[in-house]
Amino acid sequence: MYIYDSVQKTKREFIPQESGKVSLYVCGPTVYDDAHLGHAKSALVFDLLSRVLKANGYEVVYARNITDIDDKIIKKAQESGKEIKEITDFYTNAFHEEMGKLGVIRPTIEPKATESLEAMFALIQKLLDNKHAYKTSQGDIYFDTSSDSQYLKLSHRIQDENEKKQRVESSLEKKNSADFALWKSVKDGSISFESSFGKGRPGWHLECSAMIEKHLAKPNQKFAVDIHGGGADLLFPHHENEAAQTRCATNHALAAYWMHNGFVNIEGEKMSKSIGNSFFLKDALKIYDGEVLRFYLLSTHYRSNFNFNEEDLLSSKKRLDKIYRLKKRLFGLSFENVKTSFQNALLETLSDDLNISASLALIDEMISHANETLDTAGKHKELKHDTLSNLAYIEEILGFGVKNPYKYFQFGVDEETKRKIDMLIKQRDEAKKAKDFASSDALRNDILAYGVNLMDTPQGTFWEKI
RNA sequence: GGUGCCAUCGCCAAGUGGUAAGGCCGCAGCCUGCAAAGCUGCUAUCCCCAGUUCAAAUCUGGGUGGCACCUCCA
Repeated sequence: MYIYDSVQKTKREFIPQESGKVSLYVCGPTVYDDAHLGHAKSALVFDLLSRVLKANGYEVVYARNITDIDDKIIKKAQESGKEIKEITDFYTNAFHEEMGKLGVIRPTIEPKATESLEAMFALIQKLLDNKHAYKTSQGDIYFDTSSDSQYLKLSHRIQDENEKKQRVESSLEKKNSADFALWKSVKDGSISFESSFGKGRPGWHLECSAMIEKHLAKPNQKFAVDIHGGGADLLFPHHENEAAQTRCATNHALAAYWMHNGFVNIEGEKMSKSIGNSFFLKDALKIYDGEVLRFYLLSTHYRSNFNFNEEDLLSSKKRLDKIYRLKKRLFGLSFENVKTSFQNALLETLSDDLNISASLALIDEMISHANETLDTAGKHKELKHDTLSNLAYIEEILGFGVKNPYKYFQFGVDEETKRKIDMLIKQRDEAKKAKDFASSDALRNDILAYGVNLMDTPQGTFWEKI
């Protein structure tokens, strides 16, 4: 398996620290608002990674955190008069429900910040003890970036001297402009936690380092985790700071491989909370089947920026439709699961830094070949076993084609409309039997008015929502 | 301003030194009562200029045009 390491900026062969086992940590959501398409992209990319690692025979421990301590959550609580937990539980549940619709498998562990406070305190104490952190007169604790010779090596940055001065002047208690808070002291009555450093709240960057130490790091290993992932925007400052904390507080580096997924733009514009053009996943799921979104969001290489627009989504949906049509052709047949060269080839392309485009090309070719053979030699038994095994493999490794193929094509059609369509199809069948093609074509047009396509097959007439 | 990424057919998009995958759209044909679906066939020399090389979309230099990060953000 090969992975592009965004810190070394090169594709590297993946070799885990412990043979056969992989630890993967991905920065998860801060649960103060609905998930948008960017959260979906990140979750999907690392879901795919975890599946591909498993398909390669690795035992994967995948941790994705839930940030449930954050100033924005507190602000929302104060504005709405709700309890913190009420808000974080609500958005955590919504996140899980929506990701479930995308076919994202739950990670092995989903640690919460509120459950990891002791681990954070321990890290802060270590950093204070070994002089990598300092306390201000206000009771805040900062990481001293000048104490870490490796700082900025991760994100390949150069400290701007002018900027450095300006920032330090504006915040006199910070030793260096880049110093970041490990602990924010809370003086007023707002939400805070008790610690040996007084009342306060932990800094955001600390959370991931602490959770990794608590759940994934093993003694005497060079790296706390094998792979650390997240959105491209997290490389700096978030990951830089995480890495600094971990290497200064412990005897290991944070991650052996770093993976960053590209951004999702909407109609060419950056999706941003400040611009207010976020496309929420819950809204997208009202319009499109979750699996259509999964397929579309995964259809481009994970490192590229992704421009979300309806036209591309629909053309990508047609590709997924082909998987389902083939599935429909072989629906209900039992089969022996066999290993095919297609499956080996698919795993190989996916194992090359998740080369999804090459993988989809293989799938399209497999489908064409299967359809062609079914057209000409419909009772080819071996082909059916192979094809059904291939489809099952695609389901397992990519999560495409997991639904009932008939239900898939009925997305967004209510029960009453379905009954009407079925009734019209019956009438049309009768007209067809009577060779009354004028009536049958008229009925087909009536059905088309529901946005539904008909297809006559030897097994009967089926319909698909367009 | 600093740092970095990218530029391949109408659209989406692989390929990163050996002579351009795949999908969508379009056209022609097979199949069909007609369709739909499916199948077959057809459609690019890779932003521009210069260089390295037997050989470049792929490497180097310059240019042009996009984009990202540098502030919370997946």
